[in-house]
Amino acid sequence: MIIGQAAVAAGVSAKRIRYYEQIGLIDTARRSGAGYRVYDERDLHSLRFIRRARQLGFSIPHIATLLALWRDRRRSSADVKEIALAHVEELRSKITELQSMVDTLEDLAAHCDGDSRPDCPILAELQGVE
Amino acid sequence: MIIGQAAVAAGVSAKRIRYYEQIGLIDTARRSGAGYRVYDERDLHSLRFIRRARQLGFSIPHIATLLALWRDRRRSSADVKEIALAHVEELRSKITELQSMVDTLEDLAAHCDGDSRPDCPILAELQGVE
DNA sequence: CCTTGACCTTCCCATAATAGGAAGGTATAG
DNA sequence: CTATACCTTCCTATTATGGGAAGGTCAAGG
Repeated sequence: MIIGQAAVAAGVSAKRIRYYEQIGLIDTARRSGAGYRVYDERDLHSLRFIRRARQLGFSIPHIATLLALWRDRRRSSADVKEIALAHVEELRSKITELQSMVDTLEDLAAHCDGDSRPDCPILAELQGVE
Repeated sequence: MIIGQAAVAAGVSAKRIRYYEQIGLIDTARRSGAGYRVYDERDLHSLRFIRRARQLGFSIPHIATLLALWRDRRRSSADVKEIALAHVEELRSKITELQSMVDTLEDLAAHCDGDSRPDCPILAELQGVE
């Protein structure tokens, strides 16, 4: 199985697969006679694992750790849980930040007439009218 | 007032001010005899405007538009409101995305013992056990 | 007057995780 | 044999900065 097929099967782009190899997230693929990268089912499992972890917002360094734990039969689930919960905290703090932006903007927009006149509390706020 | 003072007064780094000038978000500053960038109160107003807009999560292209509207006495508040509400939608969709990650992870973590044994629903999910 | 330190300047590199594209080799179907 | 659909490597761009080097400037103190 060469990279294009692996990409379709794993649900990631060929570009990404090469990138993951380049940064060391996955092992360097062995090559066919023509120099094409060759993949097997095991590789697909890893790629799918990575794809799902990315969908959950894990950074690549975190995924590297998760992959290592996944492959370690003697891992403790506590280690995995700790990473997951730390990540949840990061996500939550990002959400809080975004939510406060939304709250501020909605409040300002609610007081903005939104008509053809220039008066606008949104611009007033940005301007720093306290 | 030279760049370091303007930076302190406006609450942004000198690096950022140079960057904003470089990309055309602010006008090119006039220079002192020694080639130092010189700023006045008007410039500080713009820089503070930009800082506040960034804090509300607006992208630099959006801020360019907002600055133009701010300076246009004949603007309509509807234009400003439209940009703000479009931005709110972007933020909301980002929040939804992050929240769904949190929900999934919390659910998985809740079923993970977090002890010294290897069994872990979090890894099981990433592995694709349905 | 000279030094020192705190500024300033420009220029280049790095970040995170890709996408896009060029130039050139390969495999396969007709 | 050729077309086309792949593959390869390498370089560029994205977003909004931060860091740092090399070198010029300015004000204060000795």
